[in-house]
Amino acid sequence: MNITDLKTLTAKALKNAFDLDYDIDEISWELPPNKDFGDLSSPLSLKLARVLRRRPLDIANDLGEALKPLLPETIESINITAPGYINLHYNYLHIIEGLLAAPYSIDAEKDSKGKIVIEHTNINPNKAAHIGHLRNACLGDTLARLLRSTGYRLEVQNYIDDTGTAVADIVVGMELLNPVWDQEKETYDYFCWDLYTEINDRYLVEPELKEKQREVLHDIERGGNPRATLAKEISTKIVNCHLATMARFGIFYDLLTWESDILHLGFWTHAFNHLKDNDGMAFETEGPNAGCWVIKLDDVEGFSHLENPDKVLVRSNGTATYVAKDIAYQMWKFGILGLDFQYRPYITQENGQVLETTDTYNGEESDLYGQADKVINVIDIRQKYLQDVLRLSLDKLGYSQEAKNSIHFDYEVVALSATAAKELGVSVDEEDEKGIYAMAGRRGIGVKADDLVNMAIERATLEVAKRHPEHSNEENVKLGTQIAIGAIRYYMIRYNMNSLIVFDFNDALNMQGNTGPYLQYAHARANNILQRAKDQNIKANPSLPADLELTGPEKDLIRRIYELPEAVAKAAEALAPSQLTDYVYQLAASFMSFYETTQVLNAPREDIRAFRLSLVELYKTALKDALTVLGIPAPNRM
RNA sequence: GCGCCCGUAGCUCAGUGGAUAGAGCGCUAGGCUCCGGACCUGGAAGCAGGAGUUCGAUUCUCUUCGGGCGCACCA
Repeated sequence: MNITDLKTLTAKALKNAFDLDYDIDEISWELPPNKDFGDLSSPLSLKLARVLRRRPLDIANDLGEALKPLLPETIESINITAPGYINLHYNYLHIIEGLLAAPYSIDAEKDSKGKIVIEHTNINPNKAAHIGHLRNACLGDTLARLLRSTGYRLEVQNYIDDTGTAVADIVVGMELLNPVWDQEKETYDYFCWDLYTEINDRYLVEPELKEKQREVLHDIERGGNPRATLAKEISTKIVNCHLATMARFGIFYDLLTWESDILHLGFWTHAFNHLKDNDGMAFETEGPNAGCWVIKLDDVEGFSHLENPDKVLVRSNGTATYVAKDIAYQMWKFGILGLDFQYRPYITQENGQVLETTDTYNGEESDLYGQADKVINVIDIRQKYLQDVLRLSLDKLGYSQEAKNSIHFDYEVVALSATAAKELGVSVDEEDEKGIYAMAGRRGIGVKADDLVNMAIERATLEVAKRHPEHSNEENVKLGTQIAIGAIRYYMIRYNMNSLIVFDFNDALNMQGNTGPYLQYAHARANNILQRAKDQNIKANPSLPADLELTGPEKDLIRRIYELPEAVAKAAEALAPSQLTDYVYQLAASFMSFYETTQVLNAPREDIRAFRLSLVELYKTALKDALTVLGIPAPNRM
C-alpha cells in the first residue's frame, strides 16, 4: 500500500464516519517528527475541526474508528494523540515478508506511458563545456532516467546551434588571428575556449570588427560557402568534444538536432505559411512594431505590464527572429509541423547505443523522432521569459494542448564562490568572502567540466590507492573514476532547482558525509557482506524466522526500502531530482546505522543470519536501482 | 522603472499551513578483541526585520532590508 492508497482509504473513512466528500489531495500523511508517535501521521482532524464544528480530538477518534476496519495488514495499529493527530504504526514483519516475497523492480512499468521528448545539454559548439553546462546535462539526464523508470518513453535530444554568433566568433577568430591548434597540448574545445576569449577581447578594442562578425554570421546562415563549411567543421569537432565529456558522466543521447538543418529545411517558412492567417498572428502597420509580424501578448498576464508586450516573429526586413524558429522547432517536436528532418547514424556511444543526427543532405527519412506527448526543455532560468513566450505563442496560435504539454525545466545557474573565482585568477574583492561571481564564456571565466572531473579522479584515485596498495594503478584509476563521477553527479543534482549553486571546489570534490561516494560506500559495504557470505557458503533465506523480533535499525532500513517506489514516483511527478537524492541519502544512512549496530554474518542465530542476509540483498538491489536512476556508478568495492 | 527567484546553525543545503525546524561540512566528546573508520553515536549552534490572515505561520499576504536574474526587429 502506498500513500495514495492510504489517502483513498482515508477519504472513504471520512465518507463513512461523517458523510463528508473530501478531496484526497487535501489529505496528508506525513512522517511524524518523533518515532514514538508512529510511522505515519495525519493532522487531518485539526483541519476538519472548523468544517465539522467539533473538537479535533473527537474527530480523530471517530475517524480512527472508521479507518481501522479499512486498513491493510501492513498497518499494525492506530492511535490518537493530542491535539488530534491520527498515527499509524507499520507491521514491519508483514512489510518485510511482502518485500522479500516480491521485490520491487524499478523497470516494471517500462513504456507503459506516453512519449516525452527531453532536450538538454544544448551547449554552443564553440568552446569547452563548463560546470554550468554540466549541471544542465546532469539534471536532464537524471530527469530522463527518472521518467523512463516510471514508464515514459523517452527521447533525449541535444540541440546544436551551429549557425549562431558563438560559432561565428570562432570563425572570425580563425580568419583574423590565424591561431594554430597544437593537438598534443590540448583538445579542440580547450583551444577554442581561449580563442573565443581572445576574439571577444578584440571586439572591445576594435568595435568595427563587429561588422565582420555580422558578415560571417550571414554567410554561415546562408550556407554553401567556405565560411559555412568551416563553421560546420568547427561545430562538429566541438560537439564531439562535448559528447566525449558527457560520456565520462554516463550521459548519452538519442538524437542531435542541428540549427543549420532547421534553417535549410525552412522549418519557420513552412510554419509561417500555415500560421499567417491565424488569429494569433498580426501584421503591424503602425506603432513600434510597424512592418513586423507579431504575436499579440498584450492581454496575457505577466506580459501586459511590459512596455512592448507583443513579440516580433518576422522583422520588418523579412527575416525571422529566434523565437519564430523556436516555435517551428517546438511544433516539430510535437509532430504538428508537417515537415520532418532527415536522419543518419552519427556515432555509437560508449553504452552501445547509436546516436543519430539530423542531416539535410545525407540523411534518410524516419518516423522515429519527435511526435511527443510532452516536451521538456532543460534550459536555465535566465531564458524563462523566452520559454514563456514560446509556450504562450503556441497557445495563441491554437495549439493549447501542446502549450500545456510544453515544460520549461528552469533551474538556477552555477556561479563561482569567491575562493573558486580566485583560484581561476579572477580579480576578487578581498573583503567580500560571500561574493558570487558569474561565469562568463566570452571572458573565459569558468570551470571546465573536464578539468573538474580530472581533479576529482586524481583525488579519488589517491584515496583508493591508500586503501588498496595491492591494486594496480590501472585498477585504482578505474575505481577512482567511478567515485569521481558519483561525487560530481550527486553535487550537480542535489540542490533544489531554483537555488543557485555557488560552486566551490571543496564542496564539489568532497567525498564524505552527504555525497555521492557515501552512497557508493553504502552499496560497497552491503556487497562486501554478501561476498563474504558467498565465500563462507552462508545462504540467505527470505522466509522469516519464527518469533523474529526486528531491531530498531532493521525497522528503519525496512521502512526506507519500502518507500523506494513512492520516492521515485514523487520525484518523477515533481520533476525534482533533488527529492530523490534526499531519499537515497536516507536509504543509505539507514543502512549505515544498521551496519554499525547489527551483526549479519555473526548473528546469534542461524535463521536470523539467513534472514538478515536476505534483507541486505534486498537493500543492495534497492540502492543499486536508485543509484542507476541517479546515474551514479555503484562499484562493488571501494 | 517593472517583473521573477532567493534569504533557515559559523559554512553549504532540506523542510513550504500542523507536534520538539532536519542533514552534511566545520567545531567538540566518544566508538565494542567484531561484516572495511569514505563509517557510527552524542554535544553546542538557526527560520533577515516588521505587520497582517489563521485555532496554528519557517511555510500564505503586505512591507522594509540584503542578494541574484530577467524585461530586443540578439541568440
